[in-house]
Amino acid sequence: MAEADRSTFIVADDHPLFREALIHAVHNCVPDAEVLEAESLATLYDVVESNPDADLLFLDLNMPGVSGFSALAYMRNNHGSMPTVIVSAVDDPAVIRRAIHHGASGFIPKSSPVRMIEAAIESILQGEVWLPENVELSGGGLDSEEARVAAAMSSLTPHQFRVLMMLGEGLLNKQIAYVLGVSEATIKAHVTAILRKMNVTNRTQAVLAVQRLNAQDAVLVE
Amino acid sequence: MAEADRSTFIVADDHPLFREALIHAVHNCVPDAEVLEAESLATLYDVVESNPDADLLFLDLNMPGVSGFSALAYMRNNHGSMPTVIVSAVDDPAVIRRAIHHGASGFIPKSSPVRMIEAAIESILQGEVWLPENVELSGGGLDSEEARVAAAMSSLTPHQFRVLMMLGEGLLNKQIAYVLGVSEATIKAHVTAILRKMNVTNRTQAVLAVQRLNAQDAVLVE
DNA sequence: GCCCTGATTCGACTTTTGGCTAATGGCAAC
DNA sequence: GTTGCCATTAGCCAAAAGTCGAATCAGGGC
Repeated sequence: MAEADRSTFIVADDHPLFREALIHAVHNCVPDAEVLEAESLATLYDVVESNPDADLLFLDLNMPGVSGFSALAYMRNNHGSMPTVIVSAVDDPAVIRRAIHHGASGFIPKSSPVRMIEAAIESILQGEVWLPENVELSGGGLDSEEARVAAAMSSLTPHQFRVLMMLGEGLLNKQIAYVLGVSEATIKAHVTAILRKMNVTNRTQAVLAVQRLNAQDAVLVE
Repeated sequence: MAEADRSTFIVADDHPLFREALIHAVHNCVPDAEVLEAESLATLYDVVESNPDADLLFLDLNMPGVSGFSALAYMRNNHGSMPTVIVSAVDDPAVIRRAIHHGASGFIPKSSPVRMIEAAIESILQGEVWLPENVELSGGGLDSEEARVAAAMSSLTPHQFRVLMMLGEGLLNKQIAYVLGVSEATIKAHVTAILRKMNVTNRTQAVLAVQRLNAQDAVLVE
């Protein structure tokens, strides 16, 4: 579907108005750009999978289905070549730093003025990493525990990742099986694989690990 | 154990240095005060239970065993007459507001200068609610969902609360039984009661509800 | 083509969970 | 004392969770 001669952008954000604003900014930078939208994690999967060659993904850090860095870890693993910019209402420097360490190509606070967003797009399209003013990537990398969890999540297959996200909503295997249209036995197999890769012994622990990864405060991370 | 003629204070914080500083401040305000310490949730249970008439509890919002407002909800329920001051490195006004709405008698940022901490202690001992400068309790109360979860947790018995906290560490019923020195059947009975009170259908959902209550960022709360 | 790897799928089996009943003892309020 | 509520436990049962082994399928390398 993705045409080779047109730039393709994907905007993943659950807020329609902000999506629109972002699309507008993109068109100002690249007039003939094709812009696809995703308002949830589920649609993001589809859009990304059917457009694996998109030039840039704008990803809200706080979408229904995943909060935080889980979706970023997913993109990093399954579509590592697609640059991903985090767009977020949060502007805590620690969060920004973690986003970059998790592989984001940039970070755009939702409070940014339009022309700054456009400048960010230009910059990132040239392969640079864009950060808000006054933010520096000082200090070392991620917390070792956080890096471990992120690495584990990156090793998950797409199906396993989707199952893990649904575990994080407190769904039963049976419910997940129904949503994904497969048998419960299949989901159990996925769960077992997830537990092994994440080095935990039950689903509750897996969910907790994801929650810690996604936390955007100093408390659970620390 | 608590003597009627001496003021008793409890300092619950996992950071020894800060505990010491706090104790020092207390002694400056009330020279003959008896000050008890707790460095974890487990010891806090014991200290509070054996000193139910303490005059004031200093509670770190981020202790090993519980992060966030769970411990506050516990105190509110089981020792409602004991004033509890939240002490925290976080100074987000939203967090402060939520702490007060969850029944705290005050909020002391860890960054406060000593004399301000002493002023806070004086003020709270007089029955007033103490807040950092520049913070107002504007607007309404808690998010309805958050209030619902807090109310549910407040309805838990002490044992049920401890079991819930251990569920939040991903432990099996068998493991919880071993730690608490009771049979697994007892834990199952507690878990069933917890699920009913919290209006969820399985332990993972119960854990998620606690996580949302404890979250100190805008993401999970929103 | 053929082989190999890994993802996905699934059924059979074991363990853990959770609901229900029932019985015991302690403790506090009425 | 009686009436609750809580904590404790057992036993039973159904459902859910988790493990194992195996079949199928797709893609890449030879």
